[in-house]
Amino acid sequence: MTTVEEPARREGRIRDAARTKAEILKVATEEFARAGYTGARVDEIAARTRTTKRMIYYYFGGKEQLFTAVLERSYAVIRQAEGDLDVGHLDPVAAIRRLAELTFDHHEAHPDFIRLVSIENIHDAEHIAASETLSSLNSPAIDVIRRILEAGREQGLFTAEVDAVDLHAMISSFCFFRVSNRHTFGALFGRDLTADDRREHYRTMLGDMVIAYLTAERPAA
Amino acid sequence: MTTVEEPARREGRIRDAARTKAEILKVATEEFARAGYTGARVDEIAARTRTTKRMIYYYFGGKEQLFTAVLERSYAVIRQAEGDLDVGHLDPVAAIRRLAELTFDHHEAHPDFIRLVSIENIHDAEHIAASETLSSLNSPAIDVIRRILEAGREQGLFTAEVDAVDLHAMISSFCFFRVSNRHTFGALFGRDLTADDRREHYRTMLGDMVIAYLTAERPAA
DNA sequence: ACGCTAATGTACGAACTGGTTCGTTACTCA
DNA sequence: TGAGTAACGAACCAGTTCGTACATTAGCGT
Repeated sequence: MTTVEEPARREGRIRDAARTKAEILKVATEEFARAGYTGARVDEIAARTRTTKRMIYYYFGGKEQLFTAVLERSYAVIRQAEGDLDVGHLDPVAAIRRLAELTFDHHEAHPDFIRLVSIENIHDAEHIAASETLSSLNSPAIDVIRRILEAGREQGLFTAEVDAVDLHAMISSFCFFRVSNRHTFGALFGRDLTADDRREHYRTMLGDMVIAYLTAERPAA
Repeated sequence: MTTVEEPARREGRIRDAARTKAEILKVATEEFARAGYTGARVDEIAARTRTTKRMIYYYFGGKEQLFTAVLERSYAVIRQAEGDLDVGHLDPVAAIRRLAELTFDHHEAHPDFIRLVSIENIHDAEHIAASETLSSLNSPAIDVIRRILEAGREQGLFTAEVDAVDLHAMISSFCFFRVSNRHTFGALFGRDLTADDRREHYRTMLGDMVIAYLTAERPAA
């Protein structure tokens, strides 16, 4: 049966550490996101790779370290996107809106990342805490927000007393929840927060919300 | 050894279905919240109860149904709180703020509930979908919000074009994220979103955000 | 008093799961 | 060119885990 195809198996390089490692990471990301940390099966990850379980332990050491590696790679992607963002030429209001939209779009485009973060929170972020890569360097988004906030206050546009980290939390909460809780929210309230024809609505809603908060008229303290 | 204590074991009723059932539910809630659905161990739940694993299967049928029962009970609690809320005597702005604070406080007070919902989302809300209790009747909060929104618009206070379900999503997202993602957020940005001395700050921030959004001046459409 | 059933406890097992052991092969570089 | 090493595969193992078969008893109704 399969003996006939054996020669065909030799397509591409048979030995390619980088490729094998990358493929394990990709499949592991899907499997962890699908079933949770405990629910994910090392055997299942191996089976969906063109290599074996042995290689997972060879390259990563174990399930725990594999999950950490998956997290590190996922966070690297969003940091890359945030780092690429250039809002220097925009006025503060437009800049905040642009940043909010970038966050919105990234959450929209990476539901697996959202699930991984949810899973990591269930486990009290112990993998992130143990990872030097993740716990040390912080998000570029914070610096961007900080600069925009300063400019907005100098120009008298922003009145809210809020710092960059808290504003980031506000923006993230909306984007994250919309994706992370879409299943329970949909089941309970009959509304799909991630429906295609509502995406623009929520994107606008987020921007309106943040700008309204930052620019609201406030009684003198 | 233990033979001496055997008579003492007879304190309280030995046969009490309601009590046994309730105790299983309570311990199961903790265990599922702690370790996730797959990570939770039926043996562990049984061990922390004053009964045995046999009873879990006797009363609930299995791990899956037990988890569903845990979810149903948890949602019943928040619906109770929402149903008890009376904002009829408040003006729309104060009423929204009051509702937001109730949501905020409930999330703050029930971190286990948040974890269970996160876990249920990892599993695509399949338990909620299968539960008639949960998928049928909807939250009282939506009705409350709807009435407040109507009043606020009639009085010309609210300008935002938003319906009750989306506003509920906005409020929930902030409250939920603050608790659900506190571990990853804390590890990555060095800020504890649930620190005691910041609670009032975030409570106010939520109210300000929602009111600012609802009352913002908007260019004529 | 007593029988009947709901309620409970014990022990066990089949299937699974993370991790390892042992052996093989492709590639490289002296 | 051939020896050394990185990369790889198959089979295996020990510890778990959900679920159940079987035995037992408390307590209610009559």
